[in-house]
Amino acid sequence: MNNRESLVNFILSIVEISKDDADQIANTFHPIEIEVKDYLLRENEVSDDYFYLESGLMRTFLFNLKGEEITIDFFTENNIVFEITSFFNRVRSEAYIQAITNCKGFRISYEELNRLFHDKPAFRDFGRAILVKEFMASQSRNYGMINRTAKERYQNLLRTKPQILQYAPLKYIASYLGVTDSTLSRLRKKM
Amino acid sequence: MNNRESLVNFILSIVEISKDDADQIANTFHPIEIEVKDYLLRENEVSDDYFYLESGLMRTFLFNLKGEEITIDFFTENNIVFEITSFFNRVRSEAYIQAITNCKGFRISYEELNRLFHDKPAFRDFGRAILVKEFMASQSRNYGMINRTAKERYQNLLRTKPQILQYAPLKYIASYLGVTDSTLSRLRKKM
DNA sequence: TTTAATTCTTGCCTTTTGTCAAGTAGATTT
DNA sequence: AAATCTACTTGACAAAAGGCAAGAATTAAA
Repeated sequence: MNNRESLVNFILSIVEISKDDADQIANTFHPIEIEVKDYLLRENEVSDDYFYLESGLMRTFLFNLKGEEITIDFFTENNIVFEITSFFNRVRSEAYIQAITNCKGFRISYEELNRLFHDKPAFRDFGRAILVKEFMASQSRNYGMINRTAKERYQNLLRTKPQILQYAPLKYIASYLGVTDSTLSRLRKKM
Repeated sequence: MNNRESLVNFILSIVEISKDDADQIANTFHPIEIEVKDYLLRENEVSDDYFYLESGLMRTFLFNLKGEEITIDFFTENNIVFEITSFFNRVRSEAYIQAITNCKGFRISYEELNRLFHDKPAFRDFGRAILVKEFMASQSRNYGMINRTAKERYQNLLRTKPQILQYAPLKYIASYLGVTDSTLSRLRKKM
């Protein structure tokens, strides 16, 4: 069963607000489950999910110019999952969001999120903090792509998201790290 | 002279609000100028500038583990310049923000920004839109690092920010693209 | 259980990029 | 004008990664 308390605790870990406020915010969310390989979002859809992932693993991916599937990001439990561009700008998504394992959590729609922004000042801070948090993650990923070798990037992933290596097939990980399957396979052997 | 009208127009281009609101928001900003090679932010400082760059070029950079200077991002005119982590989380910056040419524009502090958030709902949308915009840029940069060769990344920069290639020395550009000076020099020759 | 499909590994060779070092060309300083 | 920096280029070689194809290994389907 979905457990709303984990969402409350997540909110409290992000912003300093009262338990009461956090409860009210959490109560606006709706429980959902996503089965392995199912999608939270598909290409060309306008995302309408701001999703707290309580448990499970997900990824975003898209197809590059050569038609190859590129994994853009992995999500682990206790994080907000959403496609920022499509969700906030109300435009068609270029990316997919897919469950790597069975997932459960809580979602709200764009409209509900904005209502919450309006009604609960505490949620504004939360929303901003999430944006900032994800932005930082994206920046640090950029930095890693420039300053670390493929091997170091792999080791970093191993350190920060070991669950991913357990459940995601090599090709997801390889494209995420920006190398070919062969290269990743060889890197693994050397370790 | 700094021209506040360009800031007003910038705001109006980001969110759909009244000219009046945009004027009021713009009037909260303070004009500043930064001379070539001067800094808007230095390592270990807590950023307190949310800066609209009216004209000029800037860059952020930091030092990697080997002590090499790595350019993280370039900013061109008519954009908001800020170090998101330090500014929003009130923590010491790891990065520098430096003027590549003489720059002018308008800034507000963290406190002023929050007051504006509180007083002007229209500014909340603006703030969020800027975050989303920068986030998108960061993501698309990530994508480029994975899916494009150094040569393609160079050509992309040439297309999107030609001013940079005019004023930034090769080493800034090379580290931004994630290649060595030699490699970039060779790439240029082949084009 | 056999077949088929997918995932992963590995060899061979090519391309890309890096490292180091030397050298040229400008710009700046003295 | 000479000396000093800094930016940029280039050569020779090394390392990293890619492309392609064949073959295990694993999983799913018939």
